[in-house]
Amino acid sequence: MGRGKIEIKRIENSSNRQVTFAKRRAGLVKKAREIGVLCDAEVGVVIFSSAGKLYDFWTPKTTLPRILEKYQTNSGKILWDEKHKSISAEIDRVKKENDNMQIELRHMKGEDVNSLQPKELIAIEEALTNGQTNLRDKMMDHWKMHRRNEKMLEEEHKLLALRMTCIIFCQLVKWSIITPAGRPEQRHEGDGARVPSG
Amino acid sequence: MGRGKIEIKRIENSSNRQVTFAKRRAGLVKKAREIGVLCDAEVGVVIFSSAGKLYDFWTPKTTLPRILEKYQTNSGKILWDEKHKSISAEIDRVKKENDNMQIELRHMKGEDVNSLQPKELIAIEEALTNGQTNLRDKMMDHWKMHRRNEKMLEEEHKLLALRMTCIIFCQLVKWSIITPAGRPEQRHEGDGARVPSG
DNA sequence: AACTATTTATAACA
DNA sequence: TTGTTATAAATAGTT
Repeated sequence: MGRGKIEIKRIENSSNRQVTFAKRRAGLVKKAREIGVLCDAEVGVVIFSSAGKLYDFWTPKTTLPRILEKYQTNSGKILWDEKHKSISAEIDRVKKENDNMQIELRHMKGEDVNSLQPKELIAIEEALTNGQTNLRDKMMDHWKMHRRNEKMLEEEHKLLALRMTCIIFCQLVKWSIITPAGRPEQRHEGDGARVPSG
Repeated sequence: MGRGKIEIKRIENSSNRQVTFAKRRAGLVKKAREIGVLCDAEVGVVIFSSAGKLYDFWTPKTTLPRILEKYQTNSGKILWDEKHKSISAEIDRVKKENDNMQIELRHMKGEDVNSLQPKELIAIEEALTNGQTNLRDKMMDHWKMHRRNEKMLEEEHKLLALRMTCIIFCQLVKWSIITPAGRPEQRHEGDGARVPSG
């Protein structure tokens, strides 16, 4: 379609080639736009000149990511794989870290420990004890700093001591290391010991 | 270019639209191939029919990933953004979860608790106590199941009781609730109390 | 950048 | 559908 017929092969004359490129590029984009409108299609055209310059056209509302998304699901080609892999690896890593911490947390709450070995149980118990010791120290510091009222501090101490005593007492009874006064050592499973009232 | 001029707007007649789509699609691809050959350009055309079917054309040696790579570097548009966003969001979510657990774990180890409010401190302390109680119960169950030797069990109990007694004693001394025998109550900051030897 | 002779694409028709 | 053809549109070579 022009003054003469041309063979479809590389145009050797550089300036001719550039002119033809510009004309045909415009034509191609126009056709792409038209088929998009006429036939209600989504169209994308990407053109790189031999100099490496980019020209593109997308039917309205068509973002490249959207077309690629469709392209992927339609063509089955796995475009994203490369990028995806590294990102997925990071997710997996973080998730694994997550799981481990979750397990550790559950262990520290005394859950899911049935399958653990005695050594592991002891380690956890020690961690808890350390935590408690540290925490109680810090709590003390905290209170010391923020409450100057010595009397109140004294009372808190006593309350804590009382609470602790109760906890210890219960524990010792539970473990049958001591028995509540007047009660013979006769425990059954699930038979929770109680601090004697009064 | 046909028997009559047409307006560029959606062809309402469905079968006409389909025919036009097929013809123009072929034309578009032909033109794309031609500009590719004539002008030594890299060209890609992606077309989705209104029914969602994919048709595409790429100049030889042009893989889609290659064009995308070029597209990305040339246009500066962040192609991966869409995909990226959702994945990044998941990473963020998991990382945040991670951080929270890490904080909780550190708290349960008595670390980084200086900035916490008394209420929070108490909550953590309770969690620790619960964990310890649960854990010790489970440990007891464990041992009961796996060690039939009552004597050994007894010894373990005694060891545990001894250990606990030490812990408690230290704690009580630290908190100045009791004082080691023969030592007046006179503590300074950081002056760790010790269980009297022997 | 315009022009225009010609080729090419395609709308309507068969 | 698929093929044909009159006509519109694109464009090669020219100015």
